[in-house]
Amino acid sequence: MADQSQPPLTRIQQKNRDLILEGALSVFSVNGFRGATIDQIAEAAGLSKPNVLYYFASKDDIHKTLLTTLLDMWLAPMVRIDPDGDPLEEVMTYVRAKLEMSRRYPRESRLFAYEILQGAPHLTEILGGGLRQIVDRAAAILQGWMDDGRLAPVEPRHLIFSIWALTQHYADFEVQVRAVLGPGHDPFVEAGPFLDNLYRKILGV
Amino acid sequence: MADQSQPPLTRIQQKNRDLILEGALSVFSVNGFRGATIDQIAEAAGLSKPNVLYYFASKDDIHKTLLTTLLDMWLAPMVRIDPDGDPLEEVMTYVRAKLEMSRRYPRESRLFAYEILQGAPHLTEILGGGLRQIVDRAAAILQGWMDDGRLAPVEPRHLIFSIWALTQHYADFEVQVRAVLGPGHDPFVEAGPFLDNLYRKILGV
DNA sequence: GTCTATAGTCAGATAGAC
DNA sequence: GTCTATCTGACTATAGAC
Repeated sequence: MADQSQPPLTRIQQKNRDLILEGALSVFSVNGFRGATIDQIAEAAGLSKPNVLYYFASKDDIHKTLLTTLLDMWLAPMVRIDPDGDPLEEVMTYVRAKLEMSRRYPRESRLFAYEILQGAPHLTEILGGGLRQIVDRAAAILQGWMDDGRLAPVEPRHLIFSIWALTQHYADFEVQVRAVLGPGHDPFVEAGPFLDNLYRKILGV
Repeated sequence: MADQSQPPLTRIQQKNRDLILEGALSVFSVNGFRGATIDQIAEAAGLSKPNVLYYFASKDDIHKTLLTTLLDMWLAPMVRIDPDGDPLEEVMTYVRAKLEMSRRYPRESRLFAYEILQGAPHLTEILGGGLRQIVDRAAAILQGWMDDGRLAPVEPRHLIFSIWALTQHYADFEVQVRAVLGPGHDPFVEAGPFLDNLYRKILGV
């Protein structure tokens, strides 16, 4: 998963790669992989098209690099669930972290949504491998808490799906949410207490 | 919203249009609008590419027709919420209907997901118009029940978002759900009692 | 390392025979 | 109504000058 002993990058190389990935994130997250063009990415990065392809072998290469780079950050909050912490507080902390990520990083959320919708062509091995292990660990912790009577019993994996679905919905379906709520509403601010109440009621003993 | 007094279609016209829309649904729901090609649609429909374009003016036309045709069906369960019914049962019926739609019509779910992700270029007026009215009506009914103490008080629109998010997640992110659960699980079967329990706990008085 | 120019490919849409 | 053939534009990727 880590660097395969790449030659070290010069400062300018690092900076341009970062510019390209940043621009590509904006473009891919709006139109998806097929909807994005290298021209748009180059424009967003402030570089010429051939120069983009000097740093990355292909459009596919950019996309794959983005996905794998961002996956760790995306899963970090779940890894931080502490088996020795207070059960309800650990879950609430995870929910809040996930909602905050949807608020701050909607582009990343949409990037992953596009990838999963398409059948996760670039992430298949990770879905059944690393991701599954991380979820298994979290599910085991939750199950232990439920067995000890410290959380109300629910299917732990579906509980996790519910957290993903409810928090990412505000990023992925933001247009719809805003259209329904109308002006003068901040979906993310309103979602905070709503989700807080929801998970306290489901998991409280 | 209804037919604009089109000339009547012959039986063969109707059949071919249906074939095209059925094939296009399969293609668009996998790859999104930009990822789909007319060739793929023609192949799925069992027709030649020019013949597809004989029945529809453009790829965009097919897509727009699909979306508007399916929107009514998609929103039907919410329209059926009955203000004179039993509050909790009305909500549970809606949740079950929505989950059943995700199970039976995952392609439709993904088609809408792609459209919203892209910023709903074909649905903007509907999102702020018809959809909003339907949601407003449902939210008013829910709010009334909460005011009468027949449902636990929660923000009604976010309650509706939660139902959309939780049920559609099983269709839109099906690959991920299956990868995490592993073989031998039926996500939709397991989701039924999970969501049942969840909404009873949130809304029970 | 970065650019201009362009090769090669693919997809949307049309023309015209049958 | 349906087909083959084709036009046109857009896009990825490369070649080669600087």
